[in-house]
Amino acid sequence: MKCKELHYTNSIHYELEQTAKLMRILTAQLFEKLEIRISQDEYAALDTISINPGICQRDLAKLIIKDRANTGRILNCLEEKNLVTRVIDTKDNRLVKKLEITPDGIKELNSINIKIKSYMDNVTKKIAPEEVDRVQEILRGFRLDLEKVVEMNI
Amino acid sequence: MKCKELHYTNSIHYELEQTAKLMRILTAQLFEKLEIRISQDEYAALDTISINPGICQRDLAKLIIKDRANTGRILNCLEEKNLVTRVIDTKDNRLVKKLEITPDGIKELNSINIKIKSYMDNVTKKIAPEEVDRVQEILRGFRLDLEKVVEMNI
DNA sequence: ATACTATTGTTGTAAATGCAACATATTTTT
DNA sequence: AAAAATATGTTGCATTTACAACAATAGTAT
Repeated sequence: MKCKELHYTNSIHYELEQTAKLMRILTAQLFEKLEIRISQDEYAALDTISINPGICQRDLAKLIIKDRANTGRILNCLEEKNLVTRVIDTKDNRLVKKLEITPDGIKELNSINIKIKSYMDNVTKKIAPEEVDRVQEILRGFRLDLEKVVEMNI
Repeated sequence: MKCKELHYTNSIHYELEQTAKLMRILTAQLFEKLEIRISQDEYAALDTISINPGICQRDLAKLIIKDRANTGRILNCLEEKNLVTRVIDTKDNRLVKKLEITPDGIKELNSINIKIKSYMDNVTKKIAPEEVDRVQEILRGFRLDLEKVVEMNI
C-alpha cells in the first residue's frame, strides 16, 4: 500500500512536532492579543510551581523540560515581576532555592487561565470532547514512556 | 471535581508540548548515536522535498513551519552535501528556486528511514498500533484546524 | 506611464536556547 | 582525614531562531 510508506511525514513524530509547533505559535499570538505580560514558558513555570509549591529549581527544570540555566533565567523574570519567590532552604541536607508562588502570582495565573480558556476551547471544539480526553490520555502514556527512554541531563 | 482543575498542566496543549519536546530530544540523541550526518530539520526538509519534488522554497517553509530565512539556511546545508538541488524556474510568472532531491539525497533519506525505524517502533511499542494510528489521525485533524486559525507570515 | 503593492529569496541582528565550565557545599571513597 | 564524586545554581559562549529590512521582479492602480 502506497499510503503507508516509510516517511517522516507519515509518522506520529511528524504530527506531534507540527501540531505542537502550530500550538506554540497560536499561543504566542493569543498572549500578544490578550496583552498577557509573561511568556509562555514563564506561564508554564508559574503553573507548575503553583501545583508543586516548595519545589526546587532543578526539579522544576525537569518538569518544564528546560536546562537549569534557562530555568534560572525564567525564574529571574518571574521574581522581578513579584510572581514567585525564591527561598534558600535545604533538601536532603543540600542548599536549594525553594520556589513559591506569591499572591500576585496566583492572581496572575488565574487571570491568564480564565482569559485563554474560551480561546483554547474554541481550538478543540471541532473535536469531540471525549476524543480530546482520549488523545490527552494516550499522549500522557506516551510521554511517560518517553521519559523512561530519554536520558535527560538536567 | 478537583482532578479537572483549570490548569495548563492539565491541558492537551501541555501534553502536546511536553511529548513533542521529549520526542525531539530523543531523536537528537538517536541521530547522534546512529551517526546521522544531517540535522532533524534537514531530515524533515529532505523528506518533504522527496514527496513534493519541484516545490519552491516558500512553500517548503510553510510545510516544515519555519520562516523563509531559516528554510534557506537549511537548504544551503543540504545543497552543500549534494542532497538537494536548487533550480531557478518560474511559478505564476515569478522567479522561484525549485527544489529537487538528488540520487544521493534519496539514498541518504532511505538510509535514515531504515536506520531509525526500529528505534521509533520501539518507542511506540507499548501503545497498541491502532491507538497510534488513531492518535495520529486525530492530531492530523487537529493540526489542519490549527492551520486555519493560526496566521502564518511565511 | 508612473507609482504602489505583492511575491520570492537573502542578509543582518537581537533574542532564545543548549551546553560546558564554574562556585559552593555535601556525600562517598580511599 | 584527604580526595574524589555528586548536587545545585549561576555565568559565559556558541549555536539557533525569529523578525525585520532589503534586492529583484511582477502585477495592479491611479
